[in-house]
Formats: sequence, structure tokens, C-alpha cells
Amino acid sequence: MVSTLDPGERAKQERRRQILDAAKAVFADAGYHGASINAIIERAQIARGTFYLYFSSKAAVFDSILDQAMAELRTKLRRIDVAPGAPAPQVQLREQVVATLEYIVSDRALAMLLMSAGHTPDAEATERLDLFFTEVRDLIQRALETGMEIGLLRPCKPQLVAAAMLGMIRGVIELMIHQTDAPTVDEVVSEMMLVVFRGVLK
Amino acid sequence: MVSTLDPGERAKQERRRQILDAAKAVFADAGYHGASINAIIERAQIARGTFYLYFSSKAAVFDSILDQAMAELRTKLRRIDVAPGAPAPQVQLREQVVATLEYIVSDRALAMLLMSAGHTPDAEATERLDLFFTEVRDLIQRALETGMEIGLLRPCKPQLVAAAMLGMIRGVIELMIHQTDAPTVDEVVSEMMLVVFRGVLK
Amino acid sequence: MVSTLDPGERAKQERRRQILDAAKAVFADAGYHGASINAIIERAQIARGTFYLYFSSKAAVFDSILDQAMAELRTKLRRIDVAPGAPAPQVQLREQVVATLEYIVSDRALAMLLMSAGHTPDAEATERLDLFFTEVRDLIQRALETGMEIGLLRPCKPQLVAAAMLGMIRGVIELMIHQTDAPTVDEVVSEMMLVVFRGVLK
Amino acid sequence: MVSTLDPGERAKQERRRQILDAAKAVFADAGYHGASINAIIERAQIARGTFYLYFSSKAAVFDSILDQAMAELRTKLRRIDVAPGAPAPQVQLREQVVATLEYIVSDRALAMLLMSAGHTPDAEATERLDLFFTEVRDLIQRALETGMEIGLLRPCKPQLVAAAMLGMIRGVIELMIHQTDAPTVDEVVSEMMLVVFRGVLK
DNA sequence: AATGAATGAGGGTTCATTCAT
DNA sequence: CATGAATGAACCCTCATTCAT
Repeated sequence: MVSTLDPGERAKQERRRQILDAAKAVFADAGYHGASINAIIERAQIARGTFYLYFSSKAAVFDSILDQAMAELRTKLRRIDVAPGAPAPQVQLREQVVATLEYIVSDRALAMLLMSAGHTPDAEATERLDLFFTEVRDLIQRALETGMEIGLLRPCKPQLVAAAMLGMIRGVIELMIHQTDAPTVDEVVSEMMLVVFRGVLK
Repeated sequence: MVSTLDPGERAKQERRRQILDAAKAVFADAGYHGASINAIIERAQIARGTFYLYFSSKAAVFDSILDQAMAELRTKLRRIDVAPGAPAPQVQLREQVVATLEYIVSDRALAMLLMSAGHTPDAEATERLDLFFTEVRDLIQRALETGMEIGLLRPCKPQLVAAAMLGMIRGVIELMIHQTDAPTVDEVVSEMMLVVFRGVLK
Repeated sequence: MVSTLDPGERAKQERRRQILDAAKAVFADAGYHGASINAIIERAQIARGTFYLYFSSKAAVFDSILDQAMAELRTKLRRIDVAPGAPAPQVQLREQVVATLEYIVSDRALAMLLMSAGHTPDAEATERLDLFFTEVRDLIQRALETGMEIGLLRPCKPQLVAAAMLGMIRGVIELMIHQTDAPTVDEVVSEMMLVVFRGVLK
Repeated sequence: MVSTLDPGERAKQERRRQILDAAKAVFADAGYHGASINAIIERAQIARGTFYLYFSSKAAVFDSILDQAMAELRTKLRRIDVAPGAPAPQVQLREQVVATLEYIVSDRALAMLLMSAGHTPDAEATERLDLFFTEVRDLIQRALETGMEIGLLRPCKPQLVAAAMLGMIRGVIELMIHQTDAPTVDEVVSEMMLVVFRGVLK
């Protein structure tokens, strides 16, 4: 019994996804407030009422999109393992960053959502997004602290550097989204790690 | 025709500024969509109709705020002078970055606007904002290219690194805005330049 | 063709009753407009579509409930028999009023419906309700006229007094419904008849 | 300075009244829930937004109508004065009842509102209405108790009789509203008082 | 006969914009 | 110039009803 879903349930799941995708696209285009249920249902090709059959409110779809993306992203991020025998920290880091960027960049709408998530009047959603970014920053910060402890990294203000690094990542994501002839994720990450580890001085 | 304004003109300019300031505060608080003309005119202590005497629409005030801020910022940014006798490139860069950050951080409302002004209903404003950031990125990119040419910097993909650096700056601005006990601009810039030039490896 | 119903027909009748009961409760709780098909089918434990298999619309159930209640009430009301040998008019009246009140008060949902069924969106239902009350008032009016003819009652404007008496009944029903420690139907009717027949003066 | 209102204020008051009147009519026709803002503004010949310039919500107009009516009615009702030298209790009562009925009957829409005030899903409005009727019933009840104390009335259950009397009044109001050839208020009150005081027995 | 997913008209409310004063 | 009452399109959401399964 590989799939436990009867056809009806399956169709519902598909419908839900159809709406989620439409909503994601509209949110990406117009932001939370600018996105109208009208636009979403038009894009999803469904009736007004159908939307509310699957989501209790506009805020609920938004949350759903965010929650799912964040869950997905969380699976790609974990603390660097510094136990003896583990892969080199740089290798671990690289893998995580590549996986994360690949996921984000592959879903343009999601990427735009995450990038511009600024002002939502739905305070809750904004907070949830902030929470996520804070989480990522903390992860980076702890990685930096560990790196300093094991003597891999030079002393620095971890909080500040973490914020800078998160910003860097956002910066390159934006580049990859907006640029048509953007380099591959691999190239991007390589260059970024060089900058972060060695700097740009000769 | 000297630059002195007759009193009537002067009063008008003041009125305009009064509205701009109120609008900036409201936009910063609530985002573009969340900001209502109501909130703006209440804060500016003017009547509904008066607003439209000075600005043709809500979008127009927003544009005006953005344009002015960008003009101000542009005065602080210029190409690094590599002519013999000019100050060291690092010093020039540092000065520009410090001046820019200080301007942005000192005007919290403006900072929030710039950081999160993702979604305007009129595509034009968004585009103008994008253009500005592209401009800044180009400036950084050219600085990098010059640095490589004069042998100061190691070879790298300038576009990519420029995007990363712009992101870094945005990252630390966000930190400074949201954090209450944030470090001073000077400390922040020092740390950032260390990272950019030398990296974090020991 | 005896009056026994085949099992299928029987089941259908039961289903119908189940829905009617649920609807009555919901209407009583929330009023006509406040009652939603949703609430009714949830209470009746049936599917949305099933409802429309038994009733053509929301208004139709409402009508059905009202009609049935009115039919039931009509069985309890008849003209006073003044033929020689019949029970005393007061006794007959008392019996009818007691029976009627007992029926209404015993079914709280029904009582609330009758009391407050002012606004139905279909004018027909409102009219039918009006008709019923008019019918009752006419019955009272004719009783009064008969009473005057046989010299039992003093001369009065029967229409007016009938309206007043119907109002009285409604007034005490409301009291009995809303009050928790309300007196029994018997007590209520006794007091009411005293007022009507003798007045409250010493 | 008889009227302290400048023309602008005056116009506003008129507008407000225009909306109130339209709303009253629509509420009377359709009940609280059945009344749509659409119907109200159509009747008042105003734009959708104008309505909300004068009332913050549908509930607010309803409340306003009720509040005003109740204030008006309260001015007409007071306790019976049994001090020596005061007019006879029956005379006082008669005056109050006549004044009250005349006010209610003269405003058909208001009368219908009060009569059918049954089920509003707006719990607050229902409660406010209930409160009013309870107040009236209490007034009657206290009048009865006083009447019994001073030996004017025979012993009876005041609460019950008060409910009955309030019902009577409602009954005759309904008659006067719905009937085209209804008797005058004076006649109605005379007849009612006869019934209440002396009963209908010969 | 029974289901419940889908529909869309209509609900109340907000708000950028206009214009007579 | 300045005002603020008036406007109506657009907002999010509900719910009676239909119809394919």
C-alpha cells in the first residue's frame, strides 16, 4: 500500500496544491496586501467559494506557503558536525548552502516571497518570517563560534558577521532570480565561500 | 532671479515637507499598502483635499520619498579615485560606506522603507528602486574591477561578489535597525571590511 | 391500499423528520437568517445534498415547520359550543387555552419560532403566519360575540378585545419561555382568565 | 440664537436623519439580518461610502434607531403618583398609555421594528430591546403592586399580569398597524382599560 | 438515494480620489 | 489655497444551491 490516498483525497490534495501555487505566484508578484483573492482564484481557475473550501482565509494560505517552505528549508540546514571523522567543516557548509540555494532558486515565486517579505500587515506572518531568518542567522552565528573555538576561524564578532553572511546569501539569491544569464548555484557558492573565507585581497 | 523664494512659495515648500515627513513615517510603520491617506493626513495635520494639492496620488508621495532618499544617497557614493596622490582605496571606500550607513541608520523610517519597499502597486516605483540598487551594485562592481586591474584584489567574478557585498550591507543595516543594542556604524564597517578583504579564516 | 407504508417510504419519512427537528432547533437558536444550512445538516447528521433531496430550499423547511405547528395548534382550537347540555363556556375556553399553551410551551424551539418568526425572506411564510394569528384572533372574536349574544359578556368591541387577548397570550408565553422559575400553565391560565373576566379592580 | 447650528452642521444632521429614516424603513421591512446596506443606501439615495461616513456599521445604525426610540418612549413613561392631590391613578395611567401608543403608532416603521424585534443575530441589539421591554414590564408590575397596596386593586400575581398587559398593548399595536380602518388610539385605550379593570363579564 | 466539492451572487466594509464650497 | 463630504470600485468572506460521482 504505497499510496494511502483514495482518488477523492488525491484530487483534493491536487486542488490544494493548485491553489497554493497560484497564491504563491500572486503573493510573489504583489506582496501580501497587494495580492487579492480575486487574483488568486483567477490564476487558479477556481470559483471564489472554492478557495475558502481549502483555506480559511487569505492569511491562512500565506501561512501555509511559508510553513511549508520553512519546513523544507529546515531539513536542509543543520549544525556543522565537528566530531573527528566527520567531513571537513567547509565541505559540510558548502553542501548545505548549495542544497538550500538550489531549493530556493528552483522555485522563483517562493524566492521572491522570501526576499521581499517585508511589510505584511498580517503581523503574525511577518513575525514567522522574521523568526525563520533569525533562526538561520543563529545557525550561522553558532557555526562561526564553533569555527573560532576549534581554531579554524580568526576572532570576529559572530553576530555581526552572521548578519552580513545572511545578507550575502540574500544578495546572491536576488541576483540569480533577476538575472537571466545567472551563473549556476555551484559557481555562486564557490565564489561566495572564497570571499567569506579568504576575502578579496590578493 | 535669485534663489530666494517669495514667502508664499516658501510656505508651500514647508507644507510639502510636512506631508512628506508624515508620509515617510506612516509608510515605514505600515508599508505601502498598509499606509492610508487617512493616517498620513492625520499625522500631517492637514485636510484630505490638501494632500492632493501637493501630491497627485498616494503613489506619488511614495515615489517622491524614494527619489529624494536615492538622490541623497547618490551624493555619498562615487567611484574610487585611483589616481596617484589620492587617498588609499580602502580609506576612500571606508569613508563612503560609513557616510552612507550613517545617513540611512539615522533616519529609521527611511531605512525601513528602503529595506522593505518591495511591493509597490505601481511597477514604476519598484523598478526605480531596483534601478537604484543596481546602480549601487554597479558601483561596487566597478570598484572591484579597478581593484583587480591595479593588482590590489585577487581575481574574482565581480558581478557576483558585488551582489554579495550589497547583500552584506543590507544585512547589517537590518541588524542595526532591528537590534536595540546594535554596535556603532564604525564598528560595523570595520568588521565588514575585514571580512570582505581578509575573510574569516585564520 | 392501506395506510401502512412500505419500509422505504417509512425510512424517508423518518429522514424527513430528522431534518425537520434539526432545522427547528437551529431556527429557534439563530432565527431564520442566522440559521445556516450548514448548521442544520450538521445537527441532522446528513450530507449537504441530502438536505435538498427532502426540501427544495431553506425557506421550504421553515414553511414546513410552521405549517405543521399551525396544523397541530388548529386541532386544539374550536368554536365554543353554546348548545344546551354542553359544558359551561368558561370551562371549554379554559380547556382549549390550557391545551394550546401546554403544547407550545412543551416545545421550546417551536415556541421561540412562533414568537419571533417575524422576518422571513419569503413574504409568503410571513403571510401564512399572519394568517394563522388572524385565524386565532377571529376565533376569539367570535367567542366574544357569542358571549355577548347569550348575555354572558358585557358589550365591547370584539375585534379590539380579541387582539388584546391574543397579545396577552403571547405575552405570557414569552414570560414562560424566558423565565426559568415560571409558574405552571394551569396557574397562568387561571390568572389570565380572572383578569379577562373580572379585571383587576377590587 | 435659537438654533446654534451653522449651515454645514445642519446639513450633516439632515443627512444623518435621511439615512436613519431609510434604515428604519428597511429594518422594518426585512428585519436586522435581512436588511442590507445596499437596500439602505438605495433608499437613502446615497453612495455606499457615505453611509459609513455617518455610521460606523450596520449595527451602529440599528442601535441608533433603537436608542433614540427608547429615549423618546422613556420620557412618556413614569411611575404612577399616588400622593394625595395627584390625579387619579387611572387618569395618570391613561395619559401615559395614550401618549406612548400615539408615538409608536405614528411611526409605522418604528412600530414594526419594535413589534417584530425577535431574532437578531446581533445579540447586543436583541438584548437592548429585551431590556427595554423588561423595563416597561417592571413599570407595569410596580404600578400593579402599588395599586394592590393602596387597596385599589384586588390581589393578583403582579409579574404574570404585567406580562399579560404588556402583551395586550403589543397586541393592539399590531392591530393598529396592520389594520387600515383601525380605531383611534383613544378608543383603543378606553376599551383596553375597561378590559383590564373590569373584565369582560357582564 | 446519498454525497460533498464546486459555485458565484451577495454580504459588510475600506479607502484612494474628486469637487463644490 | 484649503477644506472635508461624497463617491464607488474593490476588498475579504459567507452561504444557499447545484451536480457529477
